[in-house]
Amino acid sequence: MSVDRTQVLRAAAALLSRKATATMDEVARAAGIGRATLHRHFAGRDALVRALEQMCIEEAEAALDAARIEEGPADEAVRRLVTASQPAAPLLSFLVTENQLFEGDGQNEGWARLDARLVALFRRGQEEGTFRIDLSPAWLCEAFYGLISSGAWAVADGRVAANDFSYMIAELLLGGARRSVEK
Amino acid sequence: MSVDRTQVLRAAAALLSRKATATMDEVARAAGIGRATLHRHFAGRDALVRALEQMCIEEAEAALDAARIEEGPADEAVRRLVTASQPAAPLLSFLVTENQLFEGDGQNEGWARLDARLVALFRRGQEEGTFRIDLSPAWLCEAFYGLISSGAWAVADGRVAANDFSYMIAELLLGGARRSVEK
DNA sequence: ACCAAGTGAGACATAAATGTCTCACACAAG
DNA sequence: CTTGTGTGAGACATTTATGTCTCACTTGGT
Repeated sequence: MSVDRTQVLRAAAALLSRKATATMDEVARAAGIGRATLHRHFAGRDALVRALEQMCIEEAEAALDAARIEEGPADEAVRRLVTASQPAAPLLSFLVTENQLFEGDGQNEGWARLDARLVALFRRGQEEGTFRIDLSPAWLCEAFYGLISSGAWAVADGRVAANDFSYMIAELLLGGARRSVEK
Repeated sequence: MSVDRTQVLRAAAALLSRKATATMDEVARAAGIGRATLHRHFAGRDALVRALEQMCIEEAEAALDAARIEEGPADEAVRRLVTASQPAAPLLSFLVTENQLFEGDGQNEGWARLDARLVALFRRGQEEGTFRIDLSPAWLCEAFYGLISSGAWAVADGRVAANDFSYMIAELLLGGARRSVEK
């Protein structure tokens, strides 16, 4: 009977990531609920996006925790992180693009935390000699978001099997497309 | 005196890629013209997006041509393509996300052409032994779009220098983040 | 200097989305 | 069965964006 807030947010993210101009009515229908109900849970479009942002940050931090990115070789940590990020991928896909140009009250400080942890991971990899040093941690971080996003979109579109999500992203991010002699 | 259509479209892409819900008025201001003038050139939001799509496809095909992707080693071709794609990057960044869920009249067939050419490039690389075969051409294609997008965004945001655009993208796409023995 | 074409600013009507409300109904707990 | 909570559907007013128009002004060409 009662609406599952999380499920509504996921549906909203899935829709909005590919049609950012979607109406509140469309969001409600995509989530399988009435517009009035959607409005009872989220005061307006802003509130909805905020909730999406909050949930995304929470899930992303949970993924960072679950992947234990401080432990072991950095490349293994990245691999675990990609796998752990899959559930949050559609969410990230929406929020990475919808920057809203950080107008108004400034963006959620959670983003800065995520960035910091991710950058730290890549930096650690560089210091340990696992990652190359000619690609800046900031760019690797950005590329990570971008590939997660692309992966989520490719899976949602049926171009990549959901089971291949982690492998495709982690392999490309870590090893690249070029065939190397050491493999 | 006369408005530069191309410049307006670029400004629109730059804005819309980060705030897809931007108003026609905001677009006009971002382009430095009046709302009435914007309306004289593009009948409405739909027409604007269509024009954006058209221009993007044209520039992307021009980039494919300029990079002569059929010639030489596939990895070199990819490198040339990334460089040639830089001008169209903000445009791509917007259109890759704004899929509009291909409702209505179906998407521009130009996208299919682009995809086909790009996929052919990656497939050629695999057949020649330059690219690994465990990453599907479709995924490499998707990742290419995603990284171009991320790169455009990172540059626009000042996180990556414009001069590093090509290098960062091509190196990550081809070689990955991991440090390999052969380099 | 003159003219023509194109523009910006603003007024305006229309269309569309938003936010609020009511009401009937389903469902779960008691 | 009765009660209470939460829901869907729809009506409604309000806000917001859109599309059209006019008019004064700038600019480039003649």
